[in-house]
Amino acid sequence: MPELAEVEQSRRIWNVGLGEKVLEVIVPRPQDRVFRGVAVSHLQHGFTGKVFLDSETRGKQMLFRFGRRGKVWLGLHLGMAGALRTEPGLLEIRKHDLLVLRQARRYLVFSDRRHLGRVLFHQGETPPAWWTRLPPPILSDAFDRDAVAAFLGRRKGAPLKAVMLMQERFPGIGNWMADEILWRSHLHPAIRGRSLSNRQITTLHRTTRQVCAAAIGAMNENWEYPETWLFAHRWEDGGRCPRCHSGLKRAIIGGRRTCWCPKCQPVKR
DNA sequence: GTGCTTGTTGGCCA
DNA sequence: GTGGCCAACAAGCA
Repeated sequence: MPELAEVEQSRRIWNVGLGEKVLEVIVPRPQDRVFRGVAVSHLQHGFTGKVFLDSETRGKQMLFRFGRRGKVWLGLHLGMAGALRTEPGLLEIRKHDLLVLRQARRYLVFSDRRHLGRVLFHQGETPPAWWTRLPPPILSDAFDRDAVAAFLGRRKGAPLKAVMLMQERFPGIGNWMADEILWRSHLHPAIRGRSLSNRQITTLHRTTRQVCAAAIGAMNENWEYPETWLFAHRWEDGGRCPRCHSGLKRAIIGGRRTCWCPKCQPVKR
């Protein structure tokens, strides 16, 4: 589930614990692959006794800052099925709970049903390199039309669907957002980057920003989107295009399940 | 049992 | 070296 908007929503779930100290770090499965490359003992020592200061997201990455003067950093990636939650009172550890920060009045829990997520840790005055080296966010000035055009030029042989999923240029875009953007841009997901006109590149750039900007506010409490979005119809059998009511098509494109409207997104335009 | 899955990575090949 | 493709990772679900 976690793409840009869901990651942002997830990050905020832990906000209830802001300004409060971590009393204990619980790692039920220290050998789990989400900790690959991280010494779990450092994690435990690092956060115990530190105050939860703030957090932010970039694309699908989350960064949480702890310590009086911001010295300890926790990075989380939700992978395919990661989730954050808080639990008041006594915590009953569930099967896929991987990292638990205990505070006086609640537990902050990271769980991951499929264990494809990632936990990162850093101690130091400044944010870690794995954070500062992330590509420029889609809603930043650095994500301009020229950057998109250059990237499409380089990835000229790959289907648009695959290009949209490349985090190095489209950080935060996942499977459903890629389909949503291509649908709104009237671009078939299997088109190769090389065959886009200048006007189509402009449209793709603009639409990418629009969908990212709208996604966070448009999501309801069940993590769903309005009926006018392709999102609301893409998984249902017999789903229809919310714009022209044609039957939607689904196939594997760029190695991923893809949904598009054959009428709004013809192969040739 | 089979065949999927909202993500990422590394190996293979052209 | 670069880019495209795909299996693997792990677990749940239909």
